[in-house]
Amino acid sequence: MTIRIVLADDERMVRTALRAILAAEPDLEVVGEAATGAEAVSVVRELEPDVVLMDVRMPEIDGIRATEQILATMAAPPRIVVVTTFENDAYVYEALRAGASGFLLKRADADALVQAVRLVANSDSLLFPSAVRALATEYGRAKTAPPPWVAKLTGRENEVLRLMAAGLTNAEIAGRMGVGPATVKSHVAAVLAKTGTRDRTQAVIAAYEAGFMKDAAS
Amino acid sequence: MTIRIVLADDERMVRTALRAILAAEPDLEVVGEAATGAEAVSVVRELEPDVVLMDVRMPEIDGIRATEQILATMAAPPRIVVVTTFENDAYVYEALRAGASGFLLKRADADALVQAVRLVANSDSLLFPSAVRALATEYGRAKTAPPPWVAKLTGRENEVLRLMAAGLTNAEIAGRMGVGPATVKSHVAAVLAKTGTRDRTQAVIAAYEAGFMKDAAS
DNA sequence: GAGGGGCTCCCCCGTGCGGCGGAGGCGGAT
DNA sequence: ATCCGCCTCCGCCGCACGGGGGAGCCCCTC
Repeated sequence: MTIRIVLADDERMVRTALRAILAAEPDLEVVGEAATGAEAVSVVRELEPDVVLMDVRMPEIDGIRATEQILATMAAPPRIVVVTTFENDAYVYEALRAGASGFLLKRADADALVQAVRLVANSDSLLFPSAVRALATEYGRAKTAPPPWVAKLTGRENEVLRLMAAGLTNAEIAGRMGVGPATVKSHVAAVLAKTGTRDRTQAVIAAYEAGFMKDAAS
Repeated sequence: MTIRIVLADDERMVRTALRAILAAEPDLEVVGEAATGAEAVSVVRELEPDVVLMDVRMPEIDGIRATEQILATMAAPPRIVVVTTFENDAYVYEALRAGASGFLLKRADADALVQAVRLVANSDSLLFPSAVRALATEYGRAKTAPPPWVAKLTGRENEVLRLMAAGLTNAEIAGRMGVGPATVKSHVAAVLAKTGTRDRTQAVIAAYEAGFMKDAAS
């Protein structure tokens, strides 16, 4: 019984390359292709393949959304393998959380590719069990629920909050930003209002809980 | 060229079962076994296999330590696949962080097992790239570097810090703990001293950075 | 029995902080 | 031309906070 595969990637060259590699294997068959996320969803729904090789970065609907939709709407969804160029692509975590069975890099060699496809095709409790999903979920917990107030902060307020969360006093922040202490106080007041907190400590907590500090790492 | 494998598991039955499965494949060869972590290290060092199937839970030295030692001391270390019974085993994260190339469940079927072995044997940039390692590292960051001061906090100080990090004022903390405000001030002062911070905000930051807030979740 | 650490509480003092209200300049949107 | 949002700053006020002391209590260890 051959493994039926659908390729979803916005670049034709990538699809062609993948198809060429997979065609060389007698037990693998590429039954369809898609160039956008939306197309991927409909194609997969129609063809019901065993495995989908899904690019994360695609126009209209990205690979994560497409993955979600496929898994949510199909009775017997295929295994979805996310394809990416950069191994630290943040989207990869999102994709795993969305339910992807695995991911692989575009620079992977042909041999590894076909083995990966075979592997995910007939194993659901193997290399990517829910443990990895839990890992990804844990990792991006903050990102999943980016509190509404984050977007409402102005540039200056954003800076101020970051410095607050670095443990600086208003005076220090003023010095660091090259403005007067009174200005900082204004910004702080605005931050407190927008975050719905009453003092700088609570604001800092909110910042951490919101994953606001994830970028600058520690 | 055959793939040379070493099995490390404290249960003989598991080793036998794995050996039986792998022996059926012409391209796979089990060249050695080990029943403890220490034994695994020496056996692997001597035989220089391509792949090691390593149980996480073993007497003396566990699979994580063994993995670390193997990767740290060998010039051309083998790929190490961690074997576990429970997919949410916390040790799995540790193992990935230690440098394991992947993990698989004991209830995995034979087919998946051999494919997994083949996969890790000849691919280093595929299913378990550094991204997963980064994920695991990120996940257990707090566990890896539990700042020295955490242990030095007394019971009360611990409680106080948690409440501080929940955004409470000294008065509120006093009420919550059923003591006087002056007492709370004392504890706060102690916390600031032990954490090396100058105000409650910095203390809260330290608490978050230390993963002090991981338990109560958000 | 003497010491030490943890928990409890007290005083005083200075100040960083946050609330309140106001003001001027500057840019984009209508 | 007008408005509105953002950034900049001012004064005044009250309080929570943190520093520096000290004190009594309990329990455990030495």
